[in-house]
This record gives sequence, C-alpha cells and structure tokens, in this order.
Amino acid sequence: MTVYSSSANVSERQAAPPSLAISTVIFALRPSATSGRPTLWLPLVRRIREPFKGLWALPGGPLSHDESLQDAASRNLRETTGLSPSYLEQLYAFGGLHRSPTQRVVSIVYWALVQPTEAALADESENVRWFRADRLGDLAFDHNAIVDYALWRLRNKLAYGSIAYHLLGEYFTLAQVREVYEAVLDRQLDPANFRRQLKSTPEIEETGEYLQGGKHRPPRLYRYTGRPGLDPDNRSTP
Amino acid sequence: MTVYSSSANVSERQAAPPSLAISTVIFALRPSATSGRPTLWLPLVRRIREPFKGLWALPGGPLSHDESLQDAASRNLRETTGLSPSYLEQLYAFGGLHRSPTQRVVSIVYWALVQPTEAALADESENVRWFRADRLGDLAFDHNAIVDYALWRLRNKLAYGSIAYHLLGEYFTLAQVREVYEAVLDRQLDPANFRRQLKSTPEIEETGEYLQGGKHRPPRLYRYTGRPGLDPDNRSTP
DNA sequence: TTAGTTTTGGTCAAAGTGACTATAACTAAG
DNA sequence: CTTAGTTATAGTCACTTTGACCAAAACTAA
Repeated sequence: MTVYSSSANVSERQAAPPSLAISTVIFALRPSATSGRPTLWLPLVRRIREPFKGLWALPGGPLSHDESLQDAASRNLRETTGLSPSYLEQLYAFGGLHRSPTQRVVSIVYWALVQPTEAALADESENVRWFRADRLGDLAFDHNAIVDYALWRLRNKLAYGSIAYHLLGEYFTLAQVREVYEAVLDRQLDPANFRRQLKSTPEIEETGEYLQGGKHRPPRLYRYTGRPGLDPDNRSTP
Repeated sequence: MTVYSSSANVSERQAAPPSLAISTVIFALRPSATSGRPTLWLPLVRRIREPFKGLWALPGGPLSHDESLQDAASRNLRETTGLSPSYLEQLYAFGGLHRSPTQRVVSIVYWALVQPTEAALADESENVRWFRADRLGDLAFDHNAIVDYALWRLRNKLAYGSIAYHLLGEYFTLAQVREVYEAVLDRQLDPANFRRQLKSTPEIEETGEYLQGGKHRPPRLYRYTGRPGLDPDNRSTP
C-alpha cells in the first residue's frame, strides 16, 4: 500500500485519493477491579509512529485487496488480540476531513463482542492492553468519539434484544444476563421483572443443568438459540 | 481520479487500492399512477458506460478530497436530481469483492428523504427517471440489494418515530402521516388508534389552521418540532 | 439448626394497544 | 333545503405489558 509521509506537501496530498482503513471496537465483559461485578472492557493498541505516537488507539489497519470489509475487520481483530469474535457488525464509516493530521483517511469501523472464555486468553503486551470502556483516557485521532458511538449502538441493540448473549458463554444463568444489562446500561434492574421478560422470549431455552459451586441457591442454566444478523452482510444467512 | 479500464489485467487490478465511491438512495412520496394514494419513489440514473451500460443505477460518484462523506452525498444528490434533502443519513458501506466486474469498489451509501414540494421540481431527463420503490427492474451492480436494505432501514426508523415528517411538508394532517406509514409499511392502519398515538407524542404540534378544499370535513393541520439525528455526524447538533 | 442470600414464582395497579362504536363537520347530489 | 356519503375526531372495552413489590424455595456457612 502506498504510504504518504507526513512531509507530503499540499498538492501531493490533494492529488492522493483518501486512503481506506478498517478499525474495530471490541467489547468483552471482565470483572471490575473494585466491585468484582462484570463491566465492559476493550483492547487498545499503542501507536508506535506518528501521528499520535505513544497514544492508545483502536486496532485497525489497511484494507487488503482480496478480502471483504468484514473479513478485514475480523483479521485485524485476530492479529492484534488473538480473538475471534462471536458477533461482528459494521458500525459506521468515518470520513471527516481532518481525522488524521497527515492525510485524508476514511475508516470503516466494525464493532465486535467476544465471549469471556475467549477474552481471558486474549493477548496482552506492552503495546496491547485492555481498558474499561468507561475509563478511557485521550485516544488517538477521533477514536474517543468512535467508542462513544459504539457504546451508544451497543445500548440500543441491547434494548432491541438478541445481543447480550454474545458477551456470555454458551450456557448462562438469567442473573448473568441481567448483569450484562446492568453493566451496559449502567443501572440496576429488578431481578424478578427481568426474569419474567426473558422467560417470555422464545429464543432462550431452559436446560436441565444448574450452576453449582455458588454460595446460594443454584440457578438454572439457559442457552440462547437465535440468529444475530440484520446487516446486509448477514441478512440472507438462514 | 484514476480510472481503471475494463481491460486492466490481473496484476494491475491487484496493485490498485480499492476505489471509494459515494451513492445515495433518495426516497420521496408521489401519488401512485393507479390508486392515487402516496407511494415511495426514488430517482435512478442510466449508466452511459460499461459496466452495466444502459441499466439503471443509484446516483453516485467518487469522493472528492475536500468534502466530507455527507457533503459528497448531498452534492451528488443535488447534481443528479437538483434536490436538497430534508433528511440524510449514512446507510452502510458496501465492500464486497465482486460488486463491480472491472475493479474493486467500496461504496459508502447514504439514504435521503425529500419533501414532496421539492420532489415535484426534481429534474427528470432521458438519463434520470423516478421509479416506484416496489417496482424496480434489475439494477446495475448490487443496487437492488442496497435499495432493499434502505427500505428495511426506512421501515425500522419509522417504527422508531420521528422520520415520517421528513417526507411531508412543514404542515400536514394526521391522515397524511398515516398515509406515509401505510405506504412504507404496506398495510392499513386504524385511523382512530393511529391518531391517538400521534396525539400523545409531544413533538407534534397542533396549529390553528385547517386544510381547506377537500371533499369532506376539513382536517386540522399539524407541525413537527423535533430534531432528527442520532448519527455520529449529527449527534452533537443541539 | 439457623441466619443469610439468591432464585424463583407470584400479585396488583398503571399504562399501553387493538378492535370497535359513535358523533361531528363538511361536500355533493337530489 | 335536505339528505346521503365521507372523513375527522372522540370514546369504550377487553387484553397485554410494565414497574413495584411480596413471599416462598433452595442452597451455604456458621
């Protein structure tokens, strides 16, 4: 891919077509350091070159010629964190004129949910670290705004239904689902009422198993049976 | 902008970065030719070169270096139809590998609503024509799928609220709003119940005026007061 | 055995929804 | 001038959904 150095002059910059990049906002549930309750976290990578060298940024990279947008997103997700997502959807195409100080970049951003079993194995290093979604510092480019928008979309999708389960494992208790809602919406929910709603949705299947090992009455385990997609890239999957 | 001819060989094509284009799906209400009731229409342009020469396609064009994505969308909307939209939102970025037979194209597609007063003035010519949204033939590229997705989004937004008014003029009767819903959702709605719902939404303001000249009891005129946006590009507008 | 905590199943009133009836207000035909 | 036809508008009624709350069941830890 052609690289436009930061010393490119104005006419060179105007002649260049906007470059196209793919980024991903990856959400996973992790226990809060303080309360121990599950909260939203996401991995960021440290920039090792200008612009914004040293700042944290969303994982991303250029679009290669032989892969679809979705494939590019899941590839750079795998490359930076070692994860494969249980849910992946296009978020938005950001194309403002001054997103990057050195060149015009159009970023097609995806957002992903990963299950906690996977998230626990995620690579972490000097230049890849997980942060609480509500405690990010100043990120590179317009990435703070992108994360805010992703959070807004996540909350919306949650209300819609059929998304919380992608942050959980295959089997889960109804209380765990409630904790996901509480973490994302950032408010307490009535356990009894919440349970009533979930029990009335046909995609949530009761299993015969119970979660053992807790301190109190063992809760029943459930399973999610239902398809995610309403994206153009997913819509026709039966 | 660089043009890749259809005779480009494989290595040339692989070397070229995906080209970036903006397209728009423009909806307006027009009376049906048969029933006279309002239905959804959209303007298409005839392709004057290969690929798909002679077929109808969504209005669109390349992204120029000095305009935002949204500006590019409203510009090519104005250039092809002479219209300026009352509502404009990003739909999706389509980037499949084989959308165009000659080169890799990533299209960022916007969708727009225009008011009928404007839609009536829209340019029409040999190569620009309006079609009923539910009676399109085979379009160029993947444009049929794009229109289908835009229709799906329109129906969804409608249920959400606060979008139907952008297809109407400044003043409207409650029956006109109902006709918009009936046209988009393609089913009849109970006038009394529909009215009850609209009257309970605070963004719809009763005026002292009545629509005169009809055959029957003159209906009261209403006005919409409320902001559209929840897009990243619109969210911060107060 | 008992205290503590979570799961689970309920009730009750308020609010919302869909189907339907009835009256008001206007035009056009007679 | 009267009346039939049509739309606008208001209201009723049964049913469903929602939020707040109560209570029993089931387990652990002391």
